[in-house]
Amino acid sequence: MTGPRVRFAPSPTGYFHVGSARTSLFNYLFARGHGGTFILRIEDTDASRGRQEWTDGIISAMNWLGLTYDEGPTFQSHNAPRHAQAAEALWAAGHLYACDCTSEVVQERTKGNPIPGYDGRCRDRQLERGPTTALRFRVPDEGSVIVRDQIRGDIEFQLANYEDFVVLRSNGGVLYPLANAVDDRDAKMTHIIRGEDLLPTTPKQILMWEALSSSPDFGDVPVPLYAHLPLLVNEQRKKLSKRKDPVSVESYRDEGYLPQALVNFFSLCGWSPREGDEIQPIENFIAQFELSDVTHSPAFFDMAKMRHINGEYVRRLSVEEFLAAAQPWLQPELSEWRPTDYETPWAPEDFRPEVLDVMAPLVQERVTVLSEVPAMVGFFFRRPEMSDGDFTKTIASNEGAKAVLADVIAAAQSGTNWTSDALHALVAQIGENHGMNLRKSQAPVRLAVTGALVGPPLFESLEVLGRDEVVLRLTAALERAR
RNA sequence: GCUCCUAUCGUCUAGCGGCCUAGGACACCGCCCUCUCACGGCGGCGACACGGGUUCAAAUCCCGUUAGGAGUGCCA
Repeated sequence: MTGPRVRFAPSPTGYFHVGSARTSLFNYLFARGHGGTFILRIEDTDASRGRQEWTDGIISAMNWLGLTYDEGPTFQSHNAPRHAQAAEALWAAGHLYACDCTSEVVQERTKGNPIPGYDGRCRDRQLERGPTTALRFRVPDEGSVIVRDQIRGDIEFQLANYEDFVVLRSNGGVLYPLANAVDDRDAKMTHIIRGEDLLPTTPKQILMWEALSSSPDFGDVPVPLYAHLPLLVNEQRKKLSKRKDPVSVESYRDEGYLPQALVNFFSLCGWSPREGDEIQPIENFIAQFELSDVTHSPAFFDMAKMRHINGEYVRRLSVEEFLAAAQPWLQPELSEWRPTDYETPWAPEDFRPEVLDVMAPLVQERVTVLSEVPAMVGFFFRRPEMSDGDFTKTIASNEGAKAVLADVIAAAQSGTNWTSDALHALVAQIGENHGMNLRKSQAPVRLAVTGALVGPPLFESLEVLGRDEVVLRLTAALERAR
């Protein structure tokens, strides 16, 4: 394979963040559209933070979204010996020096300094390496590093603004800038596509990348091209926050978002197709995706738009696909996964799948996320509870409404045709008899039978629910009104 | 503070010197369709942050200002 090599390198610090999903997706789009290789690498060097379940979560969320990778997952922690070797090579070449300043001490000492960060105290102290010394990278005092960013163009950073950063902890643990550079080099990455928040640390990685090039154990690997994606921000224009914003992909799955819809929406976070509609199959996006078309400015994570796109995808499903997608909310006990903390609003044994034969298409065009399905069909499997407010306003205080109910009950009991068309005509006629148009006359029937003033089409619902049950519910409502 | 990034309708964006009295989408508002709610259709509202240049011509190029944001850990 001679195409580009890219990777998605999340650190397992929690659930799968939508920002990570977007980064992962853009790597995927780029690789798939350019005959490249997409690699998943788990950056778990900070052992105190990583957890197996978080890693599993990332992998299963990527599978769910359909972001398939070609190599991996590899684990950064498994490369510890290689990282140590890199540190040795850098040490041997004089790029590193030992430092016994703890971060607290450095902070205290440099508090009023015009240039923040480490002040280079140990640079020339020739300290021995020991259990209390970290290894710092000797950043040149002059010169600059140019980051070749495929989205923003070349960006020049003056080295004078960079402190001598730590590369190896005093406890021997390797730090991100080194581990990252080593792994990317060894994996021959050609493009690094990641969030804009990493842009300021890029010069450090380039510095190490180049420093390693003179070591025979590492060899001369060309510095990759970069692409720093615009941040995803909330309505306050701040980077999406784990604490304040709903950012987990899993939570959107629980709400009933379709993976294809999410992928489509994420694609639009910082990029838009040159050709055609905003809503297109991912194959079209793969064919069109270019890093140079990625936007420079932060993208608002617009959940209203995300909902719209999901509704669009829901409606484009075939009825069979829709039912399959909605199964976790309809019959969670039969599904391979169920939304977390979800229970059907009806007793599972009361569920009747045949109701959906008629109702599914009618429900499908009325929901935007799948979690709205149960509320829309709940009255088929459970007697409705209507609010006092609705009941009083629509039935109890309305003589015409009560008359309509009584007449519908009478007609039902005298054997009127029980088809949606016949019921439609019946309620219209009864309403007319009492001086009400259908808009008015259907309301009490709807409320009495479904428990709500809005819902799927009424007459189909009556037909499916059946004559006896409808009479029962209408009678109950009428008696409650007396 | 310092470094870097960014700046077109409320939001996401198209625009890469003349096709722009700035196009599309979401949201919002109206009308139509209609048994409710949706869907769908039609229409409306609504933007080039500001100031200098360059040019015959700038939303588009350059500089500055302002405003946002990110980074500034022995986190990633």
